[in-house]
Amino acid sequence: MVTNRKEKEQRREEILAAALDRFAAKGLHATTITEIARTAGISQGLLYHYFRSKEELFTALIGDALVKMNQAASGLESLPVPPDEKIRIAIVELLKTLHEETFSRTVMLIAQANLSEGTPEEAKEVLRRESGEPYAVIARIMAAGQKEGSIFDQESPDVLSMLFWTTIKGLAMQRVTNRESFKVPHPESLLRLFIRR
Amino acid sequence: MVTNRKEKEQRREEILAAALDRFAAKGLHATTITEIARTAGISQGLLYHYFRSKEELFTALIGDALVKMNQAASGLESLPVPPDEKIRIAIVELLKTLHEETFSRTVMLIAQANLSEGTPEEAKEVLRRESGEPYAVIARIMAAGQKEGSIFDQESPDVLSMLFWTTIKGLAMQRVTNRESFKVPHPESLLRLFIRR
DNA sequence: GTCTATATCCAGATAGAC
DNA sequence: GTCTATCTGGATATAGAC
Repeated sequence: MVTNRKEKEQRREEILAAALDRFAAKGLHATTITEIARTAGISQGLLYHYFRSKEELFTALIGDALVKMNQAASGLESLPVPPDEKIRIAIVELLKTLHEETFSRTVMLIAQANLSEGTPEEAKEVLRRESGEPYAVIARIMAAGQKEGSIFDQESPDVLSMLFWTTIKGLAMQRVTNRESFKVPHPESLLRLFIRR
Repeated sequence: MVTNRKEKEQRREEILAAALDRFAAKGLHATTITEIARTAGISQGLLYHYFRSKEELFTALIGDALVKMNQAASGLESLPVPPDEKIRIAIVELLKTLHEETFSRTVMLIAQANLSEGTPEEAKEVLRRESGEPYAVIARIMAAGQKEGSIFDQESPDVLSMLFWTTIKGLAMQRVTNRESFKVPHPESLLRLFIRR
């Protein structure tokens, strides 16, 4: 039973975790409220005590995910190291987190949400507002690296940033859909895309 | 009105194209039969004259897509050029087809179907049977290239093949979700991942 | 706060007229 | 072959007991 405020908050988190699990596996529309409730170990009716609708649940998850991504991105940008080293660190860290179930699921969730049609309007709104930053951060780092000569310069910073993120996204999807057989590449292999040699 | 056999076949194709359009944009479950019918310009009831169910439609699309992919893959393998050149050609061609709406949609469709939960069982069956080949083809080419020294050899052929396809998949998704702003990278940029230098 | 039972709605699928 | 009208099932959301 959940009575005080802290426990209520915790139950909310449990529901969110269950929802992330199911949404990442099946997508928004294929996932039923009943299934989320079952995963969270509660009755279907109770879920409505914590969230008004399935869409609100989805939107909350998207919001959380983007906040975390933006924090990570701005943390990266403020590191006191040269641009190419920032990219190296970013790749190392992202490949590490690929092992964590939660991270891969979050990437999937955002990827799905970006298939804008069929995504709740409020979720799209959040995406529009917040999702540009990680791209912009990497693009700025790439630009700085090109200026000082450490980053590959036959491609614009924008395109490099897009390549960076699409590669990570592709790997995360692979990770989610092929849990058993998935092998993480070495950071150095991916770095070859961006570092000038 | 559709009377003879050829016209019937054509109408089937129209419905398949409409379904691919909608499934790629919204996914299997978020897409309604009504919507597909409207996109194809026919009534909802008529669709059942051509396909038994939404799932059959989906499975047919997956089947078509995999057949085409496998044809392309085996065509690539039999080209009379060295391995690194095969990879080059594959990248050039794939980046070209990225411009075609249909190709990107097809990639999306397969990516979605791979989120196995929520995918119809027959579609999963087809995927299991047929989807390994493109990976295997690229892995074999990578292995041959490593043997003769033209391909990057600090990563196994399997991982290189996975990197190859996840990169393409990531770009296709980007293409579908950001039609307006999407810029295709130069083939040489991607080649850097695989070619030994 | 939590559950069970139920109302409501909507999409998939069918039937039948033309 | 094609359409409109209808049946049916399942999922969201609500109501009400505990």
